[in-house]
Amino acid sequence: MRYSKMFIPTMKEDPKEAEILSHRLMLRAGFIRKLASGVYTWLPLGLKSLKKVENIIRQEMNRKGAQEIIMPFVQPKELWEESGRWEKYGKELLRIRDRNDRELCLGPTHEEVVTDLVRREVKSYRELPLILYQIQTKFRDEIRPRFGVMRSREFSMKDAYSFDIDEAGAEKSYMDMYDAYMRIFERCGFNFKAVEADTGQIGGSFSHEFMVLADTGEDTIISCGGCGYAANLERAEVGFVDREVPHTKGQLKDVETPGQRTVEEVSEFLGVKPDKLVKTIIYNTDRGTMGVLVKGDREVNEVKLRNMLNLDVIELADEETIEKTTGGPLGFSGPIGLSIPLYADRDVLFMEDFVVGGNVRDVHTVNVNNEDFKVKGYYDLKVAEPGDFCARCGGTYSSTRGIEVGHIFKLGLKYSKAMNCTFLDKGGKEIHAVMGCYGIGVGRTVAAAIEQGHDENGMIMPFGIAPFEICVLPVNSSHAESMELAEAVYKELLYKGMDVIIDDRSERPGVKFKDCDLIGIPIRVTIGERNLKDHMVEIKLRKEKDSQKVRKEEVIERVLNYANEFKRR
RNA sequence: CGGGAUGUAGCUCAGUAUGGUAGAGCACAGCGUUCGGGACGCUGGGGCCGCUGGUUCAAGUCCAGUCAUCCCGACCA
Repeated sequence: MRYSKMFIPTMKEDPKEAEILSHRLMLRAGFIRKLASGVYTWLPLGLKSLKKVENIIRQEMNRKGAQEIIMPFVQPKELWEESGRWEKYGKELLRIRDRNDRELCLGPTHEEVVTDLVRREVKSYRELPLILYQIQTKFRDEIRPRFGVMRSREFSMKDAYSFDIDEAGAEKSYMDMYDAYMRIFERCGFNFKAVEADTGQIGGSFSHEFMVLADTGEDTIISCGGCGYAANLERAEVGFVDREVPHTKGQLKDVETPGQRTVEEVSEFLGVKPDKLVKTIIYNTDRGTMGVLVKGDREVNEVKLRNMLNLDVIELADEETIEKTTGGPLGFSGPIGLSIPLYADRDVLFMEDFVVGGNVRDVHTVNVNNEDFKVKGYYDLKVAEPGDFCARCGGTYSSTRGIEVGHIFKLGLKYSKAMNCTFLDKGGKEIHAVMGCYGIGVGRTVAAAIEQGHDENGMIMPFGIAPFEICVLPVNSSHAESMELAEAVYKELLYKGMDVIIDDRSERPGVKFKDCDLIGIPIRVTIGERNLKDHMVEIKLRKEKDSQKVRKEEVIERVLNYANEFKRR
């Protein structure tokens, strides 16, 4: 490709709208342009990267026997009613009407459509297992789109769906996809981690998220240095050390705490550390009002609570409910004498002489012990933090930030039952297919690569997904000898199958260098008058600071060597 | 949906307190000088001052409404 012919609108200044680095750089380097909030055009350069990611995905999916299809972007309401998600999905699902007033939606995901397809076409166990995938545009009407293509409303996603005859088959499919994902993200050049994740509203029994490690990531990953266990923050189990349960020491006593509602206020007022307090959090759920006890300096993990009690709805109780159930106002709730079910985090079991709310305005109770109230049980109910004990090996947790680029779920029978997707087994019995679903955000993957690879001059794209692999850069395009050699090198590299661009513009050198760095092309071949006098040209790797001179006869070989080295990794 | 902010040239922004002919830098076009890390000079093109209504002799500026965008929060395959 010739730079002079390609549509690459780069920008010198940072666009105001862009908050994080990848977004800024993608705008500046002419990868994307915004059309509306959360809706982007991919320009030639960005599209090249996007396609490279897509192709890596295709190759690895195909390698596992998955087959590519394309399903409709517009989907009828009826299917979504069958699965029950027309009601449940909420405002993220963009609903539209056609001219006949039929209700439709823009597909945010394709479980319904693919399940419908398979139930129509697959009749026998002989046709399974089956994994179908597509790379296609999705629309989710996000509450708050941000970070460019990292969290947009319209976005490209690879989604795959597996259908198996039984649990064992489904697990095999899941593991196949897991392997494929590992290979995909390795080939993208990522520093990433597969972490255990909550299955969320999509349900199902287990799930992994593939997280690209980056400080700007929206997700928190908890991981154990000891055994390698890693999980999404909302999922991470917290271990504990079994200690002797202490016995009552101090004298239970109410104290005046006028106006002191928060943990900080109370602990300061009474002169005790927050970890000597126990918070009583009141929740409204689909199974009634309940209370959760947690140490003062920790937070309740609502996902754990929901999973443990198998709840659908959990929300913090309003003040009215709190006063009705505890007798006291918000900020003064405590477990003593409450009639609602109470669940406590395990931390509480090992505490003694702690402080709780008095269930009366401006009163807290001190020297409280576990004998003073009744709970349904002690469970792991808090949000994990660095420094906590690992639930698997007792090691110590640390936390990092990550960008979720892939997510795999074992769905089980959720959709096949709801939509009656069945086939006949060996014995002629009708049974439901066991399903899995597997997503990768393609655009987000490109953004994540930039988030992970950049410096003050611009992107440092991994070789496998950079828009070009090599840039041939003649310093002075009006110098005939330079141009001649540049053209020759360019054509030879093309012939060798490399993805190469020649910067044939009559721009000043500085402009060319800056653009080349901004775009993040991994290998640059600089051809200038000065070095040419000594029959030398320059090779510079984007990720390295210094360039090296090589004899012009050797340049092709040297470049190909670098390319091979990049590919091998 | 709650809180905060911003809409003026393609981009970054000034001008708005005190109403009086629309500005700068970058980008763009022409000419000249430059030419190994985003050059310089001269000339030029480019504006529904987000939109609608109001106040006024006069509105980018004041008032009301509305739309859009961004940030924080709640939410999230």
